[in-house]
Amino acid sequence: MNLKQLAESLGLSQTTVSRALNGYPEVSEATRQRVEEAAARHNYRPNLRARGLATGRSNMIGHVIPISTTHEMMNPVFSDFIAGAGETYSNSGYDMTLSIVPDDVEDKAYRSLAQRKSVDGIVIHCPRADERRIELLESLGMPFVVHGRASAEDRDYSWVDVNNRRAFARATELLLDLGHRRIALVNGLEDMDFAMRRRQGFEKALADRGLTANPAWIRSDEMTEHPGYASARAMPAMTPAPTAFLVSSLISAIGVRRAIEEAGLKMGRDVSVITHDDELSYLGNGRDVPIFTATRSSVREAGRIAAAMLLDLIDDPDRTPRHRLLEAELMLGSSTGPAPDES
Amino acid sequence: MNLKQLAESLGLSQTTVSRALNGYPEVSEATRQRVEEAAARHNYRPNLRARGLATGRSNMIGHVIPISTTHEMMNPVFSDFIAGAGETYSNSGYDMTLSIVPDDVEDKAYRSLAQRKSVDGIVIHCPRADERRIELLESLGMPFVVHGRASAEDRDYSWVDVNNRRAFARATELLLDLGHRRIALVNGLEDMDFAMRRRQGFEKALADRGLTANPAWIRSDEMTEHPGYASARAMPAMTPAPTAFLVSSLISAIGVRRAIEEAGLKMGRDVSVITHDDELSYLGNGRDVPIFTATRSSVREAGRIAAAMLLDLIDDPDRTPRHRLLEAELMLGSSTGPAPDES
DNA sequence: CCGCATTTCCAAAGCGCTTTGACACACCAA
DNA sequence: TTGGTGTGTCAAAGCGCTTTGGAAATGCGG
Repeated sequence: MNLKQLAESLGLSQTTVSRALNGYPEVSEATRQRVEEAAARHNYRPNLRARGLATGRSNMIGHVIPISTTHEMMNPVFSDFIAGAGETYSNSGYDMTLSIVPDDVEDKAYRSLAQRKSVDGIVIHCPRADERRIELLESLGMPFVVHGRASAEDRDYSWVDVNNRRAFARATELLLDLGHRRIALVNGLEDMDFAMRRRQGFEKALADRGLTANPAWIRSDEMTEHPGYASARAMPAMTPAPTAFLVSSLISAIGVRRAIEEAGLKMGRDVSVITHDDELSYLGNGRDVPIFTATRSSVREAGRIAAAMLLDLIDDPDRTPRHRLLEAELMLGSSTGPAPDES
Repeated sequence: MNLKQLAESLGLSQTTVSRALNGYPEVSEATRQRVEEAAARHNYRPNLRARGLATGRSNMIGHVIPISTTHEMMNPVFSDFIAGAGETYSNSGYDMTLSIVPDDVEDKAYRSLAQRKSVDGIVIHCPRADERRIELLESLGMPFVVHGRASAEDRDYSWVDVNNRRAFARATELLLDLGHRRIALVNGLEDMDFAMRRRQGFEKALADRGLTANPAWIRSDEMTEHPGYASARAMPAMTPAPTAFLVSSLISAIGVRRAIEEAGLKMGRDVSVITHDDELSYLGNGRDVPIFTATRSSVREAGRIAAAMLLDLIDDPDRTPRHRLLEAELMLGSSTGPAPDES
């Protein structure tokens, strides 16, 4: 059943039916009722492509998920982010299209999305320290929001981000307050902007107490279980060995814990661990008492916020950039304790 | 730049340009060259909506991800599945649209996808034991592939699935061969079809040796860390206590391991664990030697296969259903060993 | 009953593409 | 010359919707 048939069956013109359904005022309440009732009865739904062609808008938002060509890694954070974003979209009548692309041909994906007019806006995931996509989308005139920030970018753009620097600084301070002086950082890959910021927060907090980070205790790798394990396993053997670990993701932290336990040590007593926790829905950090002391920030909520921001931006003819900095909570769990005696 | 302008700039008709670009034979090689060169120069890309309207096809595949209304759980498997599927789509010029919907209004999402003609095909995720979506899509005339199977469904439909029954039967047999007689099952929610099948495999293997499962040792819950932990923590206290665990996901298994270690036991020596491993890209099961002995099957590969199957189905006017049963490998890791002496 | 504003509806023109049916032209056999 | 066969191109008709620019119908004060 299409609009034409529906109109005919009602003895009305397509115009009137279209207006009735879209809530325009030029149609009497009586006919609107009649039309709506008939539409429901015939289960009529407008063809989205036709509407899109006529209006010039697609009611679609594009998400481009880069897949690392070297590691074929799918960002685990992403599924919760889009769960949040998807929620917002469907509440506003938008749909989401996903492009999974190897990160060496990402540009093409954005270009194509913009030039074929398939989406009204785009969310940029995982900005890197040297980010080129912002400039690209700007030049294509496509509204966009970045999940995260790009330090190397000078122009103003819309973003939603966690205060990674502050979060990691606070976590570091907590460890220092507990007496730890030898703190290891198990970071994500530092070409990612957020990883850079986390390291900066870490180093800043140390510097504020007149300490400097020991390069041997800093690792930067994919944020998965194994690298976490491998980083932590290497360190107890060092002299001096770190007494605490600051870890970039819950998944890595699980690897760190495995290494600690394999070494016959007890987490929270012999070695302290603080991790960042994105509150992924499938990977809770314990139930009542957190397993890991953690800097916590819901990535799903970030998805909701980013989506709302983007829709806002699309409606705004001026496209004034918006920003939203989320603060991570510092949750005390059972993975931290006072630094062991040196004696 | 649209087709009309491109045609004008070349002094050709839209017809000819369109044909040249779409590889129709009715256009001379000379003009084709000329057109292609001009298209590249002007960076022309056809408007997808217009093309879709004209052809009646969208070149889009829909994925509907149900979110449990009670748990707000995002299926962790899903991100790797669509990474695989997305790969296949982009190789074939298709795009993917994602609908994240609460599972109590899923129907509406499918209806809307079909009636608004926004997609050419749909992938059904997480079939439940009592699955109604298959009938729905069939009635809507929408090509679809199911990732998994629905036991309660009589009609023939296309699916890609892992042989869950066989996988769990084999895992159970391995434990039996190692001398274990008291085996616990930490299963997913059993309204999911795959969880039911896993349990059946488990019970069948026991029955084949004249054993029956102890209901107290069977748990069925969300496949996340905490339920795994909680299930395993309760059991060592039982008399008799299970000596081995069969676990439905790597994430749950991590919880199981935590409980085992907290109890001061050693996995692989005091307690054996076998888990299913979907080979999620962000959660490897160790590197050289697997941490957990596991039934392994790549969900990403399943995504690739399902996508290819669906595209095939869309092209096939008869729509003869296809099936693909993947066998899981049984990988020996360090989480299994002979049953401890009873003496 | 007229004139004018308001309400209610409609015909038709697009949106940017594909595809049908026809036409012009060249070439060759009869 | 005629007719037949390809070959290369085009004009125009859609696809299903929105939206513009009226036009008809209605209401109302004078």
